[in-house]
Amino acid sequence: MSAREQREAASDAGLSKQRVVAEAVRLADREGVDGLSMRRLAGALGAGAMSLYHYVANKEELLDAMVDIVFEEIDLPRKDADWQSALRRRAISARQVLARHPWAIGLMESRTSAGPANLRHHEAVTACLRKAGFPVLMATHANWLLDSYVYGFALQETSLPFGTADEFANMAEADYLPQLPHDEFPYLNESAQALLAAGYDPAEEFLFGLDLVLGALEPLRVSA
Amino acid sequence: MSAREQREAASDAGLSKQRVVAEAVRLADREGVDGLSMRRLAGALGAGAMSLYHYVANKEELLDAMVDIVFEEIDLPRKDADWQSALRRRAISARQVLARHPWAIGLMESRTSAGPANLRHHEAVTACLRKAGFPVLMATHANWLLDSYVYGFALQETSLPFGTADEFANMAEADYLPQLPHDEFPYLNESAQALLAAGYDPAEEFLFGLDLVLGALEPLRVSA
DNA sequence: CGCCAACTCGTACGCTGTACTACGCACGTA
DNA sequence: TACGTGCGTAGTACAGCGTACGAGTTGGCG
Repeated sequence: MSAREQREAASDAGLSKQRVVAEAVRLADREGVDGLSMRRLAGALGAGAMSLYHYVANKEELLDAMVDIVFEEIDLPRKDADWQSALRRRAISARQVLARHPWAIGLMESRTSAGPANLRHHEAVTACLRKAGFPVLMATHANWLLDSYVYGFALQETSLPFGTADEFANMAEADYLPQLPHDEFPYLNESAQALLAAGYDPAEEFLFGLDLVLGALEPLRVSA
Repeated sequence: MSAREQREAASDAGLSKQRVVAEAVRLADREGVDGLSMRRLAGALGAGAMSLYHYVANKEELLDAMVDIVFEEIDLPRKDADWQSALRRRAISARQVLARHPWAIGLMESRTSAGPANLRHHEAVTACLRKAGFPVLMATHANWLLDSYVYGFALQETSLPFGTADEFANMAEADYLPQLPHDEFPYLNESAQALLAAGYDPAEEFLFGLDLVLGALEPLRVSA
């Protein structure tokens, strides 16, 4: 079999860093980040394990590239909207994307260098804040605050054993509540009951904090 | 060598789940979570690798226990203070602890069940909020918001390549600024310059968002 | 034609988590 | 005192990991 034929057989056309990273993301979505090994990834691409190393220097670089691809999926803030709508939209998009790729949030911890997509986002958000009238240092504060909230929320969300209100209802009654003795955890019981009655939706929960934060930032603008 | 003598030689006295997990935390702090293997941990304890499996069912359980030990280090909210001071104090403590054990934040992502220390914290914080006059569902919202901010901030902090203002100054001039072309990232350049001039301290940065969030929650209490 | 750069991959090494097994000591009982 | 019994310990083994090394094949260029 010729190298060209092998390349053709590689699932589609030929390998490339893009294809390698994209398939790695798909694999991590499907099997979790622990299920992502160079051999399995190569298998999914119809290639030998060592072939991957012509497109990524090592697994670390692969993980970096995966994280950056995820950042590319997040909507940039729109330039025509007012700052609150623009950043609100972006934050919602970020939460959705991070919920789609739960492994990404855990991967960020170990990576120290921001990828290009990450930089572009920071630039765009900072621009949005500055144009809205936030002083330089205040814009930095706002950036930290907003990103902290988004990432932290996504982190908590991935460590929930359920994703929707219905799943929560089933799980709460079956597993969660019984392991919380009323006398030791009265308040947790109270809120679990209340959540059960009210229905629980992560997306709504996210909006509460997001809007509260955006509203609290509003008066810190300097122009108008 | 007798089993008892072996136990004595195991660094100190005898193995126990506590000692195993504590040493694992120390090892992870020193070498990072990737440097933590059952063999290395056993070596640090003066034991054979397989001996550890009498105290933890598998590595997953070890990691769970490590995360919970970290939560134990975080100060519980004081019951005698007003709600803002109590939760402010707790949040500050949490950030410090998570900065001390950077691997913990990345570990939380994959763990679905909250450990006992985690539950105790949730209970105490919820109690604090309810006693301060937040309605049940509002207390849940506040809980999510505060935890999201703390975890998200810690997550961002661990992925910074520096820890103090001085390190930031050195690093910014040497590595960060040169790779940000002025024409592509004008706003990032602006804020990097401003941060450089103003000095940068993660602890202060954390307080800004924390106080903003606490202040925004204040009017949502129902009694007074 | 010869040559080279790009690309692919088989093999091998040292590491990982852990299943299985066997061994030795302390202890309750006779 | 003698003897099971059971618990704590660890040696060995296995499948799988990331990846260094080097050999193989190819298409394109002088």
